[in-house]
Amino acid sequence: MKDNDDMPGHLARRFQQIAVAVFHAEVDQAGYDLTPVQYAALAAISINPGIDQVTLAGLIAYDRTTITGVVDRLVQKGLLVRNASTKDRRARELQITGEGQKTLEGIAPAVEAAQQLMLRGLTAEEAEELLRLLRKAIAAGNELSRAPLREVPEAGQGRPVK
Amino acid sequence: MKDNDDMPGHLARRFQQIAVAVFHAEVDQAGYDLTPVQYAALAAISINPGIDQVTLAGLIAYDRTTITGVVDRLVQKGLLVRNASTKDRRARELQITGEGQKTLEGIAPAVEAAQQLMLRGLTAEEAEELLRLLRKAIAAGNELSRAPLREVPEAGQGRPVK
DNA sequence: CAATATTGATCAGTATGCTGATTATCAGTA
DNA sequence: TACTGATAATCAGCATACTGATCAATATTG
Repeated sequence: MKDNDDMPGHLARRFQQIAVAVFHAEVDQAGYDLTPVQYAALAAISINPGIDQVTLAGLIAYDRTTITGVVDRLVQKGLLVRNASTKDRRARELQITGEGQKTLEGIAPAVEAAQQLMLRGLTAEEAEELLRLLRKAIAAGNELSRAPLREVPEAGQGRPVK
Repeated sequence: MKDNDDMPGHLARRFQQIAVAVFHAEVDQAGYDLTPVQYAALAAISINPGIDQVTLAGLIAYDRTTITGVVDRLVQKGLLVRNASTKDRRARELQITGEGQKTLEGIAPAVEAAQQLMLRGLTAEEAEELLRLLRKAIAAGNELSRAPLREVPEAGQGRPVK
């Protein structure tokens, strides 16, 4: 009977569990009320203003149905606006608000601290290696989940390599 | 502005996402209907018959409130029985059924295949190193989540090392 | 152009995972 | 023994995540 500690799936769940807990602890303490997922969405929209929800989902590897609720809550909090697109009436264009931008900036130190804290058991070299191995494993498994990472389809570019 | 690929929290979420997808794919294909969490609970109960829910939670690092629903569903499927303890009327003793044991054995190859598959982008050495680093990071962060790993408090033993 | 296929968003339903509260029971102590 | 604190389980409520379906709008093709 295999030990849980030899099961990558089990270790993945636990590491993520700790990562989320650390994120919440740091962010709450800094006086903000944002989840890791909400933060990632907000940051992505800030960098890609006017993005639609499907593209946003691909950019941060969310399921498309999860996005609806996440965006709902960010709009509710006044950090985003969601407007129907003029080019494609099916799509909604997402824009960050001033409040959203201010939140994103104010929360940055807490987010940074959380990223450090979840690696606190590792040396700098080990942390670097862990990230490298995670990136490599994720790249190989990207297409296996319903929410793979996708490039932003820039209008003025050729198709993405993959 | 930091890239998502440099954020351990983001990588943790994606790796876990892929791990769960791979688990479901393999298990479904083998003709079973068990989630990763249900599998872990079932396996832990098989090894520790008569365990109560709090101890089970500590053993596999679940939140205690999550256990209730997970056990509910396993009982519903006929893989577990949950009886009031005679020694402590607050506690419920969990036992695996014959059906549960059969499921656990039948599902083993699929679970094994899933664990391999989620590491398919890595060499054997890299996979080993990834697991080592995850274990180390998790050990350091164990107490930071609401659902830390706990030793089984064996009646006839001294206190666990940690 | 009309029929077909695809796509963006949403919804219903299920299963984690958490916070915080409640209830029943147990353990220790004044 | 009565009181106090701790503990096992559950519940309500919220936020991911996913499956599969639906609806409106766009794209493709015969």
